[in-house]
Amino acid sequence: MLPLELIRKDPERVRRAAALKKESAPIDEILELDREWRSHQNAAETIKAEQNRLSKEFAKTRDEQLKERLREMAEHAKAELAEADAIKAKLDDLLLRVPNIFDESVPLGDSEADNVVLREWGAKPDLGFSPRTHYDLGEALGIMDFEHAARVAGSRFAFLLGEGARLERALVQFMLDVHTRDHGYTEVLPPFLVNSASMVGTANLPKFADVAYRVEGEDLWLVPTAEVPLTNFHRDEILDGESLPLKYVAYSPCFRTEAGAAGKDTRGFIRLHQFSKVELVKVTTAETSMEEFEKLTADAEDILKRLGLHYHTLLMCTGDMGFAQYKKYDLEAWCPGLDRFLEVSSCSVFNDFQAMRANIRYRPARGTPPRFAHTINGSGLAITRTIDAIMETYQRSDGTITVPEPLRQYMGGLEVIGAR
RNA sequence: GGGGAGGUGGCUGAGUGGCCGAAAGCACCCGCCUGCUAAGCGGGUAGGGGGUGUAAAGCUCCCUCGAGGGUUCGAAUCCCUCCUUCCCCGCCA
Repeated sequence: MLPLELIRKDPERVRRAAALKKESAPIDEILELDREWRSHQNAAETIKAEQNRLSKEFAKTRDEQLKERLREMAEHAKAELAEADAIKAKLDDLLLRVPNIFDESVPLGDSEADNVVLREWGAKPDLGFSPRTHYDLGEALGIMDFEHAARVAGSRFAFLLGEGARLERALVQFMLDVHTRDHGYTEVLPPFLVNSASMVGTANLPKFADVAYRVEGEDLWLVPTAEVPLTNFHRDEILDGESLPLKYVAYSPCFRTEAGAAGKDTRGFIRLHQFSKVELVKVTTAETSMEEFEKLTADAEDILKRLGLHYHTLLMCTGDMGFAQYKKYDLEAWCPGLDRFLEVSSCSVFNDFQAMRANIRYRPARGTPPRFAHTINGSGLAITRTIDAIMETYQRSDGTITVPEPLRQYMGGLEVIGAR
């Protein structure tokens, strides 16, 4: 969330940022509640101060009249405080619904049409034949199965079978190995269910409750991304400034209702209620966050390069970047069969927006007051869609698929999927 | 699931109704002392919020001893609920 001070001092800036992000922000209501809250808070504190003072006097005098007066004061203070607390609760809830501001370098725009292509790597492969889609290939090879998944779970689920399942496992291993060995991240296996406080910390709540799955009767949510457990790992902590940046990488399944995406990407292994992802998270300082953000994006891009997948990097515009992000890049991999780019990674820097919600702070040096950390995250990469890009890019005219070289060691030396 | 014991500052740990936001030790910081180091001596070191202040500093008040409620003039301390950690038993991958 944003500091109340910022909203008090520069409400226009916050209003403008929200408008450009196409989000609503109840600024006027917040300012009004802030005034009311401080007024009641002040009243309560004034009474309390007097009460504390007189209470000490009572301890000496044991004056019955004074005792009666103190009883009244206590009641009065309690009433004022209750009022203040009720207002503050409303205020806090509204604050959680105010979107983040954004970086100067973010282009202004309404939709994905206004995103900027920052760079492009590789080229569309010339296969020499008409490319097929991953689902076409996958079903023909018997490594991807949507029919049985629909029976077992419903639409937007899939089974991977045989070499398909093994390809997914290989990708997870490969990505985790590269990020830990070559990029310096610490591997984590997080809980796949998290509580509400964690969901609030990363800004998945309260605004996006409808896209996450909740366990009935419990304060638990299925993780929509490993970002939630990773970032919240340090919730309510004051970190040692020397230890920053902290770098974590985790594999997890991700669960999303895809509410609002009805009819979109219904075909194929693209937009599922459950998909696999390797996620990168950094916790760092205000001074280094933008630089660490660029590095994290490069770490994600490195995976695509090693796999030899043609991709481009988009700088997301204000209207397409999201509620919590301060700046965001999307990595999109080319899928020849689908004849389009697919988003395989989204890398974001949040400034202190998440850290304020999750109360993650650090002490820059001994004896200095704590400051809110900056958080960064990005997919490195979404496994599911990476499989699509690999299948479509490395398909051969007979419908088999060449295994990219770096993955072969994770697949027992297998060179071609579907070879007989 | 049943029974028992705990959750206090960066850490260890004392504190069972006011003198306690909190002893002591450790760690750390500043200073003194000292060929150097160590030891020793003196001082300092929790977080959040409100008010004041152009701001920093400072001053001042309020809150916080796992969380929330209650009793009381007054709660770290008494009562209730919840969370959580550890131990024993049962069950179980």
